[in-house]
Amino acid sequence: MVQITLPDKSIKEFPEAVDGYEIAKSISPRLAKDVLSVSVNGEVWDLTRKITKNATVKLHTWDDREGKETFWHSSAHLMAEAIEHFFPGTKFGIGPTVDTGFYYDIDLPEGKQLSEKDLQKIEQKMLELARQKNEIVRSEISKEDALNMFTTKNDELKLELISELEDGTITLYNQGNFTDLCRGPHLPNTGFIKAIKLTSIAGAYWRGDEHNKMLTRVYGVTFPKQKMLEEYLAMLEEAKKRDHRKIGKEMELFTFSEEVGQGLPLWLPKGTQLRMQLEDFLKKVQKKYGYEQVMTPHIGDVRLYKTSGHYEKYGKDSFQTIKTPAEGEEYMLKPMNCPHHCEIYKWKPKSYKDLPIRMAEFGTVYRYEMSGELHGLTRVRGFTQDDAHIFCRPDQLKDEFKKVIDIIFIIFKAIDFKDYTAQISLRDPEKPEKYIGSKENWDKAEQAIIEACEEKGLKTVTELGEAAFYGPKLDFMIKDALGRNWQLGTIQVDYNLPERFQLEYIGADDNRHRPVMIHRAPFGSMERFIAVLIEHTAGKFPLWLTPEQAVVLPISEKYNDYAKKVSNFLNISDIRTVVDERNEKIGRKIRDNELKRIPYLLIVGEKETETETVSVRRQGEGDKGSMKTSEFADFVLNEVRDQLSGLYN
RNA sequence: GCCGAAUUAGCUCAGUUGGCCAGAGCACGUGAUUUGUAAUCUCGGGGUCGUCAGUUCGAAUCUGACAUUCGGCUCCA
Repeated sequence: MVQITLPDKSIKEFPEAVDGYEIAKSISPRLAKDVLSVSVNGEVWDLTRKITKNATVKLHTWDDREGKETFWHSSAHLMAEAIEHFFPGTKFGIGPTVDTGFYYDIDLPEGKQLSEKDLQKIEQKMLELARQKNEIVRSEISKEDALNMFTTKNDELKLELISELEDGTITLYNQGNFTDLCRGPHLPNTGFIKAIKLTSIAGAYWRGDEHNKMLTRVYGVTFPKQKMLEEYLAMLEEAKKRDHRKIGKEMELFTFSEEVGQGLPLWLPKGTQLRMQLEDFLKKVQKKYGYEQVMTPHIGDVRLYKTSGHYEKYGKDSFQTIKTPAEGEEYMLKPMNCPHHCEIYKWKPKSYKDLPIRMAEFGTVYRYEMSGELHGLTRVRGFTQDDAHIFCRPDQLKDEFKKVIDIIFIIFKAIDFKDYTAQISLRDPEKPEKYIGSKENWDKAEQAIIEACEEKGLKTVTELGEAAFYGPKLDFMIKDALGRNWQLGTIQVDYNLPERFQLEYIGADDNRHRPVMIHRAPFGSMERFIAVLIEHTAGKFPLWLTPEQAVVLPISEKYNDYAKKVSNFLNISDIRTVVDERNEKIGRKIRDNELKRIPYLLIVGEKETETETVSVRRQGEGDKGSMKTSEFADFVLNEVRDQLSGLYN
């Protein structure tokens, strides 16, 4: 008799050992069809592995992570089998799953190379093997047998893996003519895999270590239904269309120049307009929350970074110091703004009554990123943080933290980011030596963050061991229109820098005390944020942000004067407007300006000139009829005010 | 930085096994037209084919080095 406890706490009894599939079948035929793997007392098992003792069981389908992982793991094996078919003698490293799909690191036989063209061939073979519905069979073998087996295959990669395993825990999986060392679990047979796409080939070091051999990594993704693959490919296509590098070029927002250097973005006028709009907005919000703007230079004496500790930790891997010619003083391009801000804090003695001090700066910083790492605006060597440092008393920490969360919400609302998650990063309790500062301070800081999040009603996930060495933090991840996650804003508590810079304030008790610092950047960096904004909106920015809000389109050159009059009036009313004076037909002007993603197109001809009106077209919505120019201005200003309501109440 | 791929006009891309002055569309300039809700017509200018070497009678095309970009690896205060 075996008792199986299901997630809803109900208990099913079976007369003898039972496997996951049989349990699913006993619940519903539908589930039996969909089930992919099963967790037995928290460990994921093959569906066909017999459960001999009482256990708590959860069945996994495509809809949960474990189900997908099982599916993709078996897909990796299927790919390996197909590759071995075309390239006998290939050595196989590891073949794990990733967020979307899987990869396998392989070492092809001497002189062989895999190209993109081979992928289709391999996909075909995989489909052929999948259709054979080959059973995937698990077997346990001794370490010695495993070593012998892979010695025969001459696969030193697997031998290295086996040598690190404990005897008695080694399992093999076999399907068709292919056997692989694997912990599992796997699908019952290859027939579950219906749709296959091998996505790319890349080089990867064996076990991620650059001293090791470079292997060939083949990425792929598979699905239980052809339709799912089609949807996935359509999503990739859409992502390509929304790529911020492409849209940035089309909309003339930013560019790069080899002469200036890689990873150093140049902001074009329209991109600058967009960025200033964001900066002005945040400055207003910050002003409301009691921040003060400061400005600091782009370089700082190397001693500053020795004091902060950054030189010791990152000096070797950053841009090297700049020396003055006559005196030989050493300066660093600033990799962050906080040391400068600490010096501003110190310029005058502080009383407990002065705190909190909230010091904000759009500070441009320079970090050396390896050339292969650079990517559009999301990974650059020079970027501007919407940085601020809050110096406060320990008893003010929680309140200050909550206020920062408020600011981040105001921004998310203005930008229309609805889907976010917040991650609280705490210490790894096992490794106290990794962190600086007293246990009491850490306890208090972590508590403050957790409580602040609770009181603000944030949905959070908590990760142990993800804290910075100097303090715990809260990071905001947003999900964009295509469901991709991006890390944006961050709030970090810091006990380290106040210590290193010996920051103090005089307390009510007339003694010296140490303030706590909060680092925070709601956008993260302007560059990265704008990249995400572009991909989220596909370049159709909220009205308040977009560089050009309206374009006036005269029907013919005869009405250019009236068009300019309209445009001047709107510009004076704070609506960014230009005139399309080209000698083109109206259909052409509409088309071109729609494609430029201009929110409002204002058509003016004889009728409008006579009645002081404009004929309004909203981007993507077509003709909206005509109205007085002044009415249109009010209408637009209201729309902007609605979008920014968070700022005004 | 490492592995792989790419680089042709401002942009998007053609360019067959090395062989006449290297092509197209868009953009730009010009002339005509004076237009009513997603592409009017005419003519024209523009490229040392990423850079530098090499092979060859001859190189956008073959080889090498370098630069940049892309996809990964690694790293990320």
